[in-house]
Amino acid sequence: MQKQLTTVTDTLATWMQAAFTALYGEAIDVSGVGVVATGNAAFGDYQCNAAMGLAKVLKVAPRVIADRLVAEAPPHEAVARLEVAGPGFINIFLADAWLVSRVAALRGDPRGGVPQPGQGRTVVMDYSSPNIAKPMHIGHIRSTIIGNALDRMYRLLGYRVIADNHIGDWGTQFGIIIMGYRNFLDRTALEQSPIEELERVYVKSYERAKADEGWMTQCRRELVKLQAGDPENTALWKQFIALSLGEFARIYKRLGVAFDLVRGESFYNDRLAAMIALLEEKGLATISEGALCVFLEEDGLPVCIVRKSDGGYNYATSDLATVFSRVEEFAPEKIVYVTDERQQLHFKQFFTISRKLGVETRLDHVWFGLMRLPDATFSTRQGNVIKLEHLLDEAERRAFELISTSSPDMKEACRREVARAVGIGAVKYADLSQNPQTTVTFTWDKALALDGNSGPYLQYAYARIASVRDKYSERFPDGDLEAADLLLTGPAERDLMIRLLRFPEVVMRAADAYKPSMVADYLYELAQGYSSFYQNVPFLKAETGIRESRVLLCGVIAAVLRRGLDLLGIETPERI
RNA sequence: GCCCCCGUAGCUCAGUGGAUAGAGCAACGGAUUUCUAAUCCGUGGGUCGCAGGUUCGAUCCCUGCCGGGGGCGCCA
Repeated sequence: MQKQLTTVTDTLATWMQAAFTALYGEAIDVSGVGVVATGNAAFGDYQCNAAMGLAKVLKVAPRVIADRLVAEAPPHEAVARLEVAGPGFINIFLADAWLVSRVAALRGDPRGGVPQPGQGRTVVMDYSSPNIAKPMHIGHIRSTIIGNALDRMYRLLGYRVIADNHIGDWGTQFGIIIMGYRNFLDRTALEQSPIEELERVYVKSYERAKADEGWMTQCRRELVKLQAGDPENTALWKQFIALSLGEFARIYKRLGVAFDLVRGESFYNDRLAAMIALLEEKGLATISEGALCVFLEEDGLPVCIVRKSDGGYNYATSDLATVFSRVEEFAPEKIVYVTDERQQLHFKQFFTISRKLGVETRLDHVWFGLMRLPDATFSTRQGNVIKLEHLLDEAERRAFELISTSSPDMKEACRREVARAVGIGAVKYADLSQNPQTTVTFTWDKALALDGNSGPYLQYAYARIASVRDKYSERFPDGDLEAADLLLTGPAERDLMIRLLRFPEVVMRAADAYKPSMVADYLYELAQGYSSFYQNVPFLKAETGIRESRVLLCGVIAAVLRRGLDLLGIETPERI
């Protein structure tokens, strides 16, 4: 069992390391010896490039090292043969029988062979984190979708994940909103679309505050009252939160996103004073221009304000308090924050201060590029926001249109359900298939692509596999897949088997690099391999034995596709 | 001024130390009496921003420059 939970690269790398050690002993450091998948089948399935690197240490030509290794390496059940090519590449050709046995072991494994190195380890993931009284627009989707994919990946790897939605429920904007609410509110609009109305009164109040000093002063006064626990303002604030959370919940449900914790920044309010005391006690904080500051020059960072000259606390203070709270409560191995690129400096500062305060927990900032529109920077002020719900509606509408033309016989309720999964899948995949760190230029056609390298392409591939399975039982009711053997009868199958065995290491590497796009890439290649296989190789019309084998292989591919798409939060309808 | 990202095919993007740099879209040509054509097969398309450097080997690492985006004391 344990053997099946080792990745192919681990298996081969361990073997190569042993072979190098047997030849050269202590003269070399073998820890860097690894193998990678080849880019070209002519060069084998995996390759080891260590001979070139060792040539310098050993003062021997790389070709000679490689030749010697190939001649003297002990046999391994996974390896059919080795070849030396070019300057000293060692090309590894996997043994068919071993491949087949490894893939056969995946039959019925809903985990796709992924091991659980995270057992007994805890990770806190802080993502999505929208602000109260503001609608979620397409700019919010990245943190939510990327964070949720990472969340799912770590869970599959066996980690205990605490997904925490760190809501922006505390800050200077509340004074402005309270004034807007008291003066400009339209009750009917609030009932129909609460967040839109709250945003409207916020914008109106904000504009007034910019032009009217007296108004601004009143806003600040309302904020101070709220912070002092004034019952009226507190009741309003609680109402804003309830309304916002209700709306967020609707969107999270559509997106299939669930949190373990939904704690606003306000949850940590009673720890802020203690945070400041600790900073002062450690001699890290100094007063400058009335504000309490932490100077980080020796760390090459600009100053960080932890308490404003008016006595209010900043984001950094709140985040510090949050770290202490999380460490106490969950004792995580690491805390991961998923936010946009603009917050890089903030996280560098607050991570540095955390370390100075003795926090040993690993803190990682996963940042992603901003979402922008083709013609303009994304901006609430310019009013060119696209509401997240609008995007999801449009995605489902387009998917429904497509399904209705391609599958007119399907019942409408079915088409709606499939359109929902496909539309949301398209939106998620469009984001997740891209390197998180690149700036996204939003276009409807790209975000909602239903063909080519898209979520629906993968879902379509899955649905066709499901169909093969059903057609098989229909046409061959006496067939016994359970008892059938998996065979390797052609290059397309071999290619698919090798790809299938790569899934566990792709998941591990993607989780480690915080890049769901690596999983997306992998799944797309797997689906492409399958689509080509499907189109060019007969399954149900193949002779008995081969037929069962191919249907079995389809089953394994389906399981990995399903598992992988689930990691991206994308559903897999059985019919499309 | 300083710091962080990005620059790859007409467009949108993968690839981040290995062999001949890949997809999708767009263009063009094929495939459906057949397991779902949202598919498949093929063709054309590149000084990997520019210039140096490190290396057996650089799109990938280092330095400089050009172009774009973001950030830099009381927002979060």
